[in-house]
Amino acid sequence: MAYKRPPDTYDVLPYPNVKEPWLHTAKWRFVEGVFREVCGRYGYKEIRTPILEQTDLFKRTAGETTDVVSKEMFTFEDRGGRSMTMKPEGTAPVVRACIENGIFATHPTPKLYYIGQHFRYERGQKGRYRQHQQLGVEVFGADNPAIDAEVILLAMSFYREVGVKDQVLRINSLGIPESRVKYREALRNFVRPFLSEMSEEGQGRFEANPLRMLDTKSPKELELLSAAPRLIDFLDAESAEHFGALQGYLNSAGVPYEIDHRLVRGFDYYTRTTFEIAGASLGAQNALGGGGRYDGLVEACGGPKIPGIGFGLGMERCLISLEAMGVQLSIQNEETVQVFLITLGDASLVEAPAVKLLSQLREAGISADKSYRSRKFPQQIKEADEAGASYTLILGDSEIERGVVQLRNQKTKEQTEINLSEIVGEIKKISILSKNF
RNA sequence: GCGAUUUUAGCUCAGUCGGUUAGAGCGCCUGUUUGUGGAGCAGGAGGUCACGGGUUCGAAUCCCGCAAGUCGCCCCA
Repeated sequence: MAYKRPPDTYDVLPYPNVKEPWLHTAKWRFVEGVFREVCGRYGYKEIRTPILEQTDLFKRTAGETTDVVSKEMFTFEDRGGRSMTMKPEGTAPVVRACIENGIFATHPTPKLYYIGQHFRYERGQKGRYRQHQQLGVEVFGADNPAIDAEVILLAMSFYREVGVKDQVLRINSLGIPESRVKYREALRNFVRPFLSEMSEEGQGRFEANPLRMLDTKSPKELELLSAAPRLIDFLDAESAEHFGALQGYLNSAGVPYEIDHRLVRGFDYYTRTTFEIAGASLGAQNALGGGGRYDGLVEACGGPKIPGIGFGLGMERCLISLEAMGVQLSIQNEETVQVFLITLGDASLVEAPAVKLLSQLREAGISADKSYRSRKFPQQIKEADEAGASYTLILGDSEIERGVVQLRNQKTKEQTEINLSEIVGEIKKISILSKNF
């Protein structure tokens, strides 16, 4: 085998895959379709940004000390000597695009969604790849906690409609930068007496990014941190009110959630609300999606002082989770053909009319196909079934002589003879009348 | 970056204690006397046993190395 795909990437094929059934194009289209539909219903519009950005955009927004920026970016120098990075996350590019296109001047509260490929240079494992399809939304210009609730409700709607049953919503509030400075100091003071008992990783975070110490999975560190001060006790009055209002909205909408005091997310730009949605059956990587508020991000990118909130979810984890739960997706198989043309007899006589008929059907909006392997009748019938055809058209020497074609219902095997000049109209009629055509 | 584990036909996998020419199912191809279900029957193609060394009379099998896949650590989606 000469070439292999890059490490920790995957191919999505239009054919069933025994080992990895989620790598099937039809399933991807289904999930994307649900996401688009839900976003549209919530009033969100699609934005597409380049796959590359200036490296600095991510360094400045996500934070130099974050894992993503410090060790997981696909960064290279282009031919003009500029440092470029394949986007590791979706929010900063959207912010950049909105500022650059003057969106905020004409749209007070843009509500946007995107579907795109994101890249992180990590070692793969279940549900984690170097190239990953992320679906996300961003809202700008609203600090009303009702919009926090809307974004969360949109995410929950999506998961419910796509078929994920057991999603768990966890929320937290990080407050504003000023209150976080106080909290950071309190957390340091709490940890300092037993700093030497923390892992190397934890000790590193003590200096660089104390909040991330909370993110540990080590049972020992969880024990040590169990009595640590909590973020919500340090919130400024407004943030506390904001967080309380959000909870009220979630309650009245009937959305169950839990407050997770150690939910701090991976990027430095988050303020106030953060949330994560987790699912079962994903192995170690059980976060289906997450997001939060980023009130200072637009300004930090050189735009106006405008608040924002968003979330992103992973296509791979969504599909793997659905598969693990045994959910049957209502997939429209776009490869299914409506009419299959069977040709018989002398090819020099039959092929030309067949090519013409096939083209006429397709021009008329009927999906149609034929065998290109000059096979015998039974084999062509089989091929028609494999193509999923509801009807076959039979065109042989004797039909050509009489200017007709046989229309055969594949289910009932009923067969009627129809004039070649009328067949396209006839099939068009059937396709309109018949639901399961 | 680290650890565990796997690698034999297009796919899913057997392969015993190291012993003849490397096996199955599915898929693919051909035929089944040539225009109506071929999902039946008969046959066929397809392998550098990931790759490189070593031990041995003899290696898919044992040893060393290396590559890729998978899962996990860290972190995230």
